[in-house]
Amino acid sequence: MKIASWNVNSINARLPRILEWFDAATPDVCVLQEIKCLDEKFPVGAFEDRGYNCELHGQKTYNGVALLSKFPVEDVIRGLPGNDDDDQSRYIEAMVFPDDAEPVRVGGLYLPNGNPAPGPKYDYKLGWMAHLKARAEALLKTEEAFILTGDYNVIPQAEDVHNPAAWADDALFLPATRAAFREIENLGLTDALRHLYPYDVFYTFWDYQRGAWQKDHGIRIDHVMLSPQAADRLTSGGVDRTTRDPGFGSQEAKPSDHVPVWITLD
DNA sequence: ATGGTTGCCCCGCAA
Repeated sequence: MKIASWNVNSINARLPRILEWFDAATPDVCVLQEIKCLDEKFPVGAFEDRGYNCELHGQKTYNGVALLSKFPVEDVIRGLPGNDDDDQSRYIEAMVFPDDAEPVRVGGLYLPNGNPAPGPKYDYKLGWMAHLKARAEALLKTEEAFILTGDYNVIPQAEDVHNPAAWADDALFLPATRAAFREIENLGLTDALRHLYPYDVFYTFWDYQRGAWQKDHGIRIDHVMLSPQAADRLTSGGVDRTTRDPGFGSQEAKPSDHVPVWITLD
């Protein structure tokens, strides 16, 4: 089964391009971030036509996440457990039941950006990461296969950014941010794409400004984190960077600043 | 050192 994540930066502004990618990549499960709309404004029909069950946790203007699955889903959770006073829609989770494999729990997340740091936005980011860590700890105790994937807004290492010095004071790359990410990883989760490509340089986001895409000045911030039981089943993965190219797919819409990441499990 | 882009939606904010 194929599981993907994509920060689309507005589902409605980019729908033609997004659908072309779904038709080409045919993920069984895909979590989306920054849909930037309320649930009732999400183009559910376009995805139901393609066989997806749509679970939404939308928000007007900002944030908003979705979990789309060709397989039945149960036990849908909207919002990070234990973070009940969070008014930003950044987390959705469900148990997925493939017809040809064991169930897997999928959490889709849009971790706060945190800039400017220091400040209240950065405090919110670190607090959110603490809640994510607690969720990972709780799920690990089940000893079940799960994945936590999405836009982490964390550059794990210097290898994951074209110019580390330029990002030294950014909330995505500060030592405290990377330490909080390591705390989660070191619970026993596998960074699937870094695991598959230990020595490669590859990015998932390029700023719209300063010709970042043309110069490949990117950062790796979209991650697929696997529980041990999910890591046992990992068979492949990748980054679909072609979707960032202006020449990809429909010219009716501009590309997102992020590209999809995906893995397959047996 | 500055400025450069995009989406939402009403104009500045978030990224």
